[in-house]
Amino acid sequence: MLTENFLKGRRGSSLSLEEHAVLESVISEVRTLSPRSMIVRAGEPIYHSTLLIDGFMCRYVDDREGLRQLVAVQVAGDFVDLHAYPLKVLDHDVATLTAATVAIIPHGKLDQINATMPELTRKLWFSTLLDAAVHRAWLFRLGRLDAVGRVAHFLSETNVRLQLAGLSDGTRFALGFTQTDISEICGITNVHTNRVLRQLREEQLCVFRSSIVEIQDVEGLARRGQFDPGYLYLSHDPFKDTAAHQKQNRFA
Amino acid sequence: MLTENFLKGRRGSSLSLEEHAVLESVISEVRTLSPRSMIVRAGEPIYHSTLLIDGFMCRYVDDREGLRQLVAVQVAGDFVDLHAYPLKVLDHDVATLTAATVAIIPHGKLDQINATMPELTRKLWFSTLLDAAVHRAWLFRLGRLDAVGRVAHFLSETNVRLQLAGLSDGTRFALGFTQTDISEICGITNVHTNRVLRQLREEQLCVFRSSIVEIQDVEGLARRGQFDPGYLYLSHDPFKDTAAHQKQNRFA
DNA sequence: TGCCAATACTAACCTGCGTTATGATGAATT
DNA sequence: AATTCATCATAACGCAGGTTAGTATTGGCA
Repeated sequence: MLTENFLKGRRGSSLSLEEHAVLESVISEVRTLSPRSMIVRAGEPIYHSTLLIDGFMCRYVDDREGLRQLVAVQVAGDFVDLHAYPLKVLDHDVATLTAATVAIIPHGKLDQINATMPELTRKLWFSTLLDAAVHRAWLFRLGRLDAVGRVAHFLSETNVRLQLAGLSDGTRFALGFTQTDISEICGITNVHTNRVLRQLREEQLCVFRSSIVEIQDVEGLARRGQFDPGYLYLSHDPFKDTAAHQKQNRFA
Repeated sequence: MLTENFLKGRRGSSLSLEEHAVLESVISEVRTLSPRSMIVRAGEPIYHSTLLIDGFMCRYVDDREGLRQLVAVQVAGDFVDLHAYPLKVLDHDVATLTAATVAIIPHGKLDQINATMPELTRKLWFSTLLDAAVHRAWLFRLGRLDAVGRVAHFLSETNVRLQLAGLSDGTRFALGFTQTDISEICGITNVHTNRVLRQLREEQLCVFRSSIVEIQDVEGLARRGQFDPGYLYLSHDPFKDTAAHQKQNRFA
């Protein structure tokens, strides 16, 4: 089933069998994409959205000199650009990182769902807000963490998200990224990413080598990156309450 | 009219008179909030959302030591926590920065809109995706810009957003923030924010003093912060095509 | 009018990360 | 087997911004 991973394991919003069937029925086409190919360009109107079945995709903004900031990484089960349905035009580019398989859903079909299935519409809406919640976690990462923390946070997040899609066993997963990709996610240079990865290796937290991530100390890595999976809205918290959150409060 | 600024000036999604009337009709209460007060706490279920009528609010995530990263600033006309309607629980805190006036809309009423008014629902959805687009611009800001650029970008964005609400004349607006607020937005220390503001002053780009922002060189400030308002989905681009965007493309 | 707390401002010092450069490794192509 | 190109790795050096430690303003309130 092509839509099987969509919203899987997300608190209170997984799809009913009927909703899955409806989504399957509005898929107009399944495509295979080659690695490093651009799919959507910022500013161009689009009339369909893309459900990622397999592989990795990303969304990004380039600066004036062409230096890139990734604003999202999408994994199997993600509705990559569903937000293009209400927005009509995107504010960023979308591309594949690895080879990928995607299902195409025309916006006209989403109009039908919107007009006739309020509950499914609310779940689609929910899924775009999940992406926004991830954006916020990334803002925290870039704003408050040092380079080691940023990479630790990203790898911890990706581990959990891949677990949902059955692509990580909880400590080990394939991630076909270059060190430069990690740099563009974490807002650091590729030279420094290399230093950071060495440090994570030396601290026995995590090894990332030849496209395999192996986390030796899941909890230690999460601690180093101040990773708290609350923003992923999981049905089952993988950390339970290990990372007891003490927070000061400046406001009354 | 309480909802008059909601989605005002946003490309293709401003509300019809009838839709405005419906939104007005579902407001259960108007409240006045004191400055620096917390409104929603992360993780607690909420049953209504908040439309900001006047003042400034923010959304933020604190780190382990209580250091804060703002993930959004909301101005008059913003539906501060509409995303809580599909999400049910938030992944971050919400608070006022200044004194504020807000309109409360119960989620039960939004259920009715969702069930019976697909077009208005799509616009509400759109407005939450606008927030996500702003998140992405903030990611770009934190990931790719230096401190001066970050502050320049933030002030340029805020200028445009306040113009939409009629609270900036295009160069001058009231912003009741402390330098520490700016720091927590831009991911820098308050000491450095002070240095940055001095530099912006010395470079004749912008003066921020006693809660008034005066932009002396709107285009220069935008350039310094690589600010391109595309992500705000405006009906009328305030910069037209002054900032001609040359971008390299790494991908085919 | 004077007091107090919050905010603004500045300087001196230090460090994490950027920059530049150069080489090693490995995978694809001939 | 040789060539090429992308990726990984490491070292040397510099600087933007953090840290610490103060002083100066400001504004609210008694």
